[in-house]
Amino acid sequence: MSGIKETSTNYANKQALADECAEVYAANIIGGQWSLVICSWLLNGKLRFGELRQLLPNITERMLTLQLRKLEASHIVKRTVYAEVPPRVEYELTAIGYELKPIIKRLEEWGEKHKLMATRTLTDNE
Amino acid sequence: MSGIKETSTNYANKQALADECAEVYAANIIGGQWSLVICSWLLNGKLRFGELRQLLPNITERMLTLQLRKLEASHIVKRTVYAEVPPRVEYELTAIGYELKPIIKRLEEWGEKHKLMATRTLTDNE
DNA sequence: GACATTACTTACATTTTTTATAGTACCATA
DNA sequence: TATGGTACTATAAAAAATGTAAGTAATGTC
Repeated sequence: MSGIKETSTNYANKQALADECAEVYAANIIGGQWSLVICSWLLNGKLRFGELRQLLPNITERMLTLQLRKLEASHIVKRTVYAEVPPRVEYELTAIGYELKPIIKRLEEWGEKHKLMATRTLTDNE
Repeated sequence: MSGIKETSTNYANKQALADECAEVYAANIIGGQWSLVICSWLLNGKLRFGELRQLLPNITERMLTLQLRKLEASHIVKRTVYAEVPPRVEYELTAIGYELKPIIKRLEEWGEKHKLMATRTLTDNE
């Protein structure tokens, strides 16, 4: 869609890895600073652009747009535009997007556990 | 350890997100072009630096070092140096690192499924 | 006609990540 | 003295991701 250089080593490496490893392929799709949070919120149901922006206080409109477009291009998110003025656009997870739920949940559990461990380690050392 | 600017908006955003969302915290730890593949290989057992390099033909030594150091700093990987010449260094997953296994597996399954879907979609459209 | 609202877009700047290339230390062996 | 192997480090540059700031379109209401 824009800005990625198909002649770079980086591009070639990413392609090769994604071809070989489905987990890397998956990680590329949901990788990006805000993708996971966006998906997390959308697990609860449809949201409008402005609602997402409010839920993610520090995101810029540009970033939100970019991430949503990427998720849309990956068929994780479905975008519905209502022909109204002012415009209304709703975002919701697709079926395959919704199937990220257990992964996100497990990541969350693992993160919590790791965080606890890290805290404990720090405390031990001081 | 180096190269990250603690005054940037990006840094602040990452921190804030990781604080709130354990899944983002987790994603930050295993995010990075090669981290997941490295972990995948290490799920099968210890590997030496040179062995990893051979398994990841396109990685540069610098990148391999960086990713391993990052994983080590996050307590995902344990590094053991043997006082020999030429040097021998072994890498293996820690307990918490090993607990990534089900996540990686699920990511892999989801990736496979998504890949199939993407293929089918493309074929349908042509 | 000016203004408000929503979901963007555009141009540009900065930061972060990844790649490229050339070293280094160590010592055993030739 | 030179060579080889291993696991790195240093420095620079390219590429990718993210952030900043301003503007746009459409139209109903004041």
